[in-house]
Amino acid sequence: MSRSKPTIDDVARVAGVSRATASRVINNAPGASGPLRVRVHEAVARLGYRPNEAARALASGRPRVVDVIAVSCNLPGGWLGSNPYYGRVLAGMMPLLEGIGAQLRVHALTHESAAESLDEIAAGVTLGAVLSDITPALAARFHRRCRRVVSLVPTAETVPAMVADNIGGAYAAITHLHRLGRRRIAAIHGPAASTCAADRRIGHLRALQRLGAAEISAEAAFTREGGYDAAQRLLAQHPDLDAVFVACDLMAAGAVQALTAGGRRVPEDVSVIGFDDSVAAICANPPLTTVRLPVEEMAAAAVRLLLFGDIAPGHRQQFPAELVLRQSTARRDARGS
Amino acid sequence: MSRSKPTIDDVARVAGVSRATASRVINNAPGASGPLRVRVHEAVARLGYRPNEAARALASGRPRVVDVIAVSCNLPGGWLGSNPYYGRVLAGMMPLLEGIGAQLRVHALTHESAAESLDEIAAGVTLGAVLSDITPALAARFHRRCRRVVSLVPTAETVPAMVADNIGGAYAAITHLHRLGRRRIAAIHGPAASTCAADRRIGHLRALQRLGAAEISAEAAFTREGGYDAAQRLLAQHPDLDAVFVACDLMAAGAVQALTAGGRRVPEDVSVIGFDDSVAAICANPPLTTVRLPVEEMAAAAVRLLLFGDIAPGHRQQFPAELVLRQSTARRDARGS
DNA sequence: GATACGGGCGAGAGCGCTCTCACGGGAAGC
DNA sequence: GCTTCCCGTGAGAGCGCTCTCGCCCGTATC
Repeated sequence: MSRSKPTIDDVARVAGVSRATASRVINNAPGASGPLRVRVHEAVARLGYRPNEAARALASGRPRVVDVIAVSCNLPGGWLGSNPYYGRVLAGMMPLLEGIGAQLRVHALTHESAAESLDEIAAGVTLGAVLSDITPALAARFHRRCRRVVSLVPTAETVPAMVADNIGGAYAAITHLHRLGRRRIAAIHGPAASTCAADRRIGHLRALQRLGAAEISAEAAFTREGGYDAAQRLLAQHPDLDAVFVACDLMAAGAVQALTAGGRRVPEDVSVIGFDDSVAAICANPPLTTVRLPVEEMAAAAVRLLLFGDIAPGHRQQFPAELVLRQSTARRDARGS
Repeated sequence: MSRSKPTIDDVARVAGVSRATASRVINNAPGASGPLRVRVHEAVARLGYRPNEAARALASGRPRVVDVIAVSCNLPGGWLGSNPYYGRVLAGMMPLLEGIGAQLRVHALTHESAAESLDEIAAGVTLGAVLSDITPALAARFHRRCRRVVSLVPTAETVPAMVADNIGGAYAAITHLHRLGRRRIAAIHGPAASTCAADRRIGHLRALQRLGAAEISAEAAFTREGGYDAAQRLLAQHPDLDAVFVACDLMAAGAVQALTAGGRRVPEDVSVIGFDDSVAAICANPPLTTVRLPVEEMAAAAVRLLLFGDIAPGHRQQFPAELVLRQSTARRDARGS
């Protein structure tokens, strides 16, 4: 009647088998069978035994932890608190991990400490890491030290990645605005250092080229304030703009506020399309039409690859972007009064 | 020139000391001194040695992981992805943990699996757990199995907690609306099962009583849709309402949309105050006046208690709520046009 | 009936680290 | 000069688990 937690030896003793057999049963490994399995399971239940993860990790060399790493590109204030995108990443991974009893470790790094912390994580025991917002150089460095890694953003070529079709999403957004009859389409892009932002810009430019339209754009940080200020600037320079494509919902929400403050009605006077389909999109008023990336699925796919897959350098899997229509691009004739 | 990771034995050999001394130096423990410290540090640097966390945890029985647990009360879709509040919790904890090399494990549980998963976590090795959205019964159960736990919501009395002044915050919000001249103040509350929601309602009722005003309120889930629908209902029943206090920004954003759709101008016709000061508050249009809880500080305090403190059952620390003024309650006379 | 084979099971050796304890030598006390 | 003490150091015993290896016994093969 010891007070301390039962160990596998206790289980083995109670079940009347060897520790090895107990281990086999507990891990569902072959080589133990029939009545013994039952006895071990009974003992586990009776003692309330729970395997010690640290011991498992140490003995097997195979940990059950997945790391999620984000290096704030332009949000020194800490990305987690300010961008709802990351919540979707975690939410997407959770069910899979829960399912196999693996755990999720979160790392939010700033640029200053990133390199060192990344080395630390790479050197540690991990099932693998999912990189979220990170520069190609850092991603490549991490990949060199730890092969079990998947990026959720387009990054250095060698690093395996689940990439969303940012280019196609932006292209579809611009095309949609054009189809609505908009001819003075402005864009607010994210910081050029972000690979996502860069891809969204490419899609934007391609669409413009195809449509034979001129570029009107501004660059801003991925924050509401960034979007607000950029929209104000655009409005000052191009008072006749009738649509804004914004590379992130958070910025788009700010842009809508700036447009409203500038006396424009959304969507009657100006159509707005955001990007990400985050909580910011549904909280904006009016709710934002946005480009939805299957973030949860991408995160889940990353975990699946990490856990069960064969991670080849340069592995890439693309996910489609989808335009989610909400009021910020509602047709003028579809609005009452 | 082994290919595998250096161990502490390698460090000891290179430094010409015993493993024990190497361990002492690496852990900054007393009992090793002078030149030996230098030699060990040199060896560590030369080999690129990183301690194996699993082995450390096993040998010392003292893990370096803090668990964050949230049980979605009314958001079966997974809270993480949909409520920006949690991002702030994680962001608040991160710097402290990074500082001492501890890690953050995230658990998002659903009600069905909560009990079992909680037992699992309680039985595992952890520096302690921070409970976020959880019912008192589950919190108490967890606390019984694992003393190192701090809740971020008011919960069972025995469970140590960092609690925000939800009552005072709601009271201040209602009082502020009244001071603005609003006399038909409605409220949208969260689900009664949530202790936070309950406290906010208490503050609301207290203020009403003090002001001699009648209660107009509705209950909804902590989602945008919940807020939207509740606002619509309130508007139908009380077309003359001139203010709405909403127990969560996400709901408040929905409420603003419903008010706008119902032909009301915010803040000219109806003042709106949200709760939490989350990203939803700044993304709403107009941006929401809201009750800010020092979530980051609370989370940090919880971690500090877990790491360094003396956790007595029933320990409680209260944090003030602060009204953040934004446009959704701007004075009518302060608006142009 | 003797030999070969195979699958179930147990013994035991680590995984990399922490921590206790015993030892040795130098400083302090008489 | 001897004892006492203490501090710095090293040896070694685990922490709880996984996994390899070899034993044993039951079945198949001739």
